[in-house]
Amino acid sequence: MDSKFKAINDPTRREILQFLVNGPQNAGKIADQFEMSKPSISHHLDLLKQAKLIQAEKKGQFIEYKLDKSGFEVIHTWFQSFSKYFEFPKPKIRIEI
Amino acid sequence: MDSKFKAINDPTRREILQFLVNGPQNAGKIADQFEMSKPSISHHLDLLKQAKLIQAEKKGQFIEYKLDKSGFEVIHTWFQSFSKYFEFPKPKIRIEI
DNA sequence: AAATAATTTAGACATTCGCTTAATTATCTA
DNA sequence: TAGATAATTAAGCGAATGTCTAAATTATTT
Repeated sequence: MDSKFKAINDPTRREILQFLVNGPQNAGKIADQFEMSKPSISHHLDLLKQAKLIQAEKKGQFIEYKLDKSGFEVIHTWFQSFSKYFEFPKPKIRIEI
Repeated sequence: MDSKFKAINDPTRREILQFLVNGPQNAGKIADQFEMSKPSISHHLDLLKQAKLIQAEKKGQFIEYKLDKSGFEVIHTWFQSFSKYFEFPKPKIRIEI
């Protein structure tokens, strides 16, 4: 629980998550997105992985990272606990018959 | 943006938010919930206020705090940006005719 | 006007965080 | 098998965070 909130606290880690919305990427490609040393990115990836917000899969000499639904669901559940206090804007839906 | 994620990173601050789901409370009552000095709680309240997750209203010699929808909406919007990647469990609804 | 109560501000200290460079592990290829 | 590439682990450093006690501020009561 703590690890997830800690993980999304950092702006670089949030950018990594956003980047992975477009699909899985290996560590090098992720690091290329940032003007920061690779070890730093590697560390950020590790924290995101511990928080179960991303998953790692080794593919040869590369390591591919992708978003992990399980971690996001925990955050979502926490967030939902405030819905009794106020409703959040819902996407518009239309039902036609 | 950063201030909101920072605010919800701390477990004490998350507990304060949960406590306020039951309705507005003054600083003293909030502090009573925790085995922590009042100045520390005051500081946590200040960070939550800066993040617009709570609002403060002075009532005589008391200060009443309540949840602030505006800050939560920003987090909600950020969270929504991941829904293109995976859907989160929705509350069950039934439409009858 | 002085005393009391609610809360914040200020200052100090230990811990955690994010970053860097250097060293290490694992894999691929000539 | 030697050399190159991908990525992590290790060590170290300044900045930020969370906590405390003590002092200051603001409002109420007597």
